[in-house]
Amino acid sequence: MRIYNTLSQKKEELQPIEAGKISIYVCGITVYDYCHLGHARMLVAFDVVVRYLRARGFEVTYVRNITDIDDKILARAEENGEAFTDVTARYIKAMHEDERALSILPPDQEPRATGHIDAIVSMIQTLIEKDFAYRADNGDVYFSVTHFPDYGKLSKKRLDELLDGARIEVGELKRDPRDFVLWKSSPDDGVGWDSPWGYGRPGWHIECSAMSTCALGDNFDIHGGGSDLLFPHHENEIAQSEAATDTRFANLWMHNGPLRVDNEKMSKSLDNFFTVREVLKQYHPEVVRHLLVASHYRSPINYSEQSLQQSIKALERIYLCLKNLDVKNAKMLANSRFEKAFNAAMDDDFNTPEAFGVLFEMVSEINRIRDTEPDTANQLGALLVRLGGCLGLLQVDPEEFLKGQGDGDVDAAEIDALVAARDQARADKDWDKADAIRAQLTAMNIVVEDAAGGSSWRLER
RNA sequence: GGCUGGAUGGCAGAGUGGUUAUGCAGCGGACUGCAACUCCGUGUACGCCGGUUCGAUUCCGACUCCAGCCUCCA
Repeated sequence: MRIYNTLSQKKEELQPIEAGKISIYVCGITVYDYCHLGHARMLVAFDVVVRYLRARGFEVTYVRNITDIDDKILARAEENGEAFTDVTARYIKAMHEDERALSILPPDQEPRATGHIDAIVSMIQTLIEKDFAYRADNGDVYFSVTHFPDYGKLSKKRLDELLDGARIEVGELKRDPRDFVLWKSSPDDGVGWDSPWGYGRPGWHIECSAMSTCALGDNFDIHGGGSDLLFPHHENEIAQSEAATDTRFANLWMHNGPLRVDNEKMSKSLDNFFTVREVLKQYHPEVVRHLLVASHYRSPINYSEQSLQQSIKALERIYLCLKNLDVKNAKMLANSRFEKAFNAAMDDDFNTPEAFGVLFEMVSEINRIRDTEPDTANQLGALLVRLGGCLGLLQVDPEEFLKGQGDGDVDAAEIDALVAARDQARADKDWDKADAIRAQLTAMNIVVEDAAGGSSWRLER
């Protein structure tokens, strides 16, 4: 297994701290709105990492946090005139719904910032004691960036260069403009917790340092997140954790690429985002997943109707192949060259596009031999479904995929009746009638396919 | 401006110092009452300019353009 490590900027052989076990911490979502496709991209990217590592026999502990205290959450609560905990509860529930819809496996642990205030306070305390942090006059606590010599090692930034762009705060609470906040003082009537430095709430970066350490210890295998978190968030996490523990933090840093719209990053701040639930109203979840997995996890993906259409076509090809197989009763193939090729692709930094290439080669092979070697075809089909499962795909019944989601947008009984009527007309060699019925079905977005054993139909998406 | 990554056929998207994925679309053929599905055949693409090399899309250097981060952001 080779994984590209952002820290060293090269692919590295995965060497678990504990043999056969992998611990992963991924920065999750700040819950103040519905998840958009950019969030889905991150969730799916690491879902694939976890699924594949498990498929390869690793015992994975997957931790993904929830940031449930933050300025934006408080602003949203203020806006709505509700408690911030109501805001977070609502969007956490929505996030879980979106995850289930996209077949994103739940993490083993899902720590929340508000549940780790003690750990956060104690880590800040340690940092102050070790002279990596200081309390400002108003009760804020800041991290002294210049006291941590390795600062910038992840994002390849140099402290003197950071100074150029750094803004000087008007109040001048920081000793150095590059310092970042660990603890923010809050007004007495605001949201906050008591601390040695006064009433307040944690800064964003320290939350992840504290939560990851609580869940996985000072040193763990993989830390992941979106590439937009590389600086300052992950850089600051390293500074805090390594300063506090004197131990190497994460061994490997993985960053997924952005999702773009019209060549710009999809984000809340640019207001160009599509929510997961919005997109799932129009597209089957596996179509959305395919779009997200068909490109390498580090590359940007451009979102468009056209790319979704291409994902539909790709999945249709596989499901049309699977439809004609008896996969359930097939014996699982061992040592297939396809499985080896699939694993080789995935072993190389989770090269999902190349892995897909293998899946499609299997489809071609199955279609070629189905009539002459049905047993082998069925076995390959079973393998195809199993390998697809590593990507979280090919897990629905082919009929279900091809005929729609069964959410009432097509009346299956009515279509079955029309198809049967057409079959009768064909048996009577009444081609005009048969074609008229097909035209009627086409108008309903239905494609009919004649086969030896009778006609079948599918939804034209 | 600094840092990081990228530029591949009509589109999407891997990869490789010489054998040049994969999906969609296209073209020719088979199958079909006609289609659809499927199969067979078919397209020699790698931003620009130099260099290294017997040979570079792949390695090195310059250039142009694009994106991300440098401020909250998956």
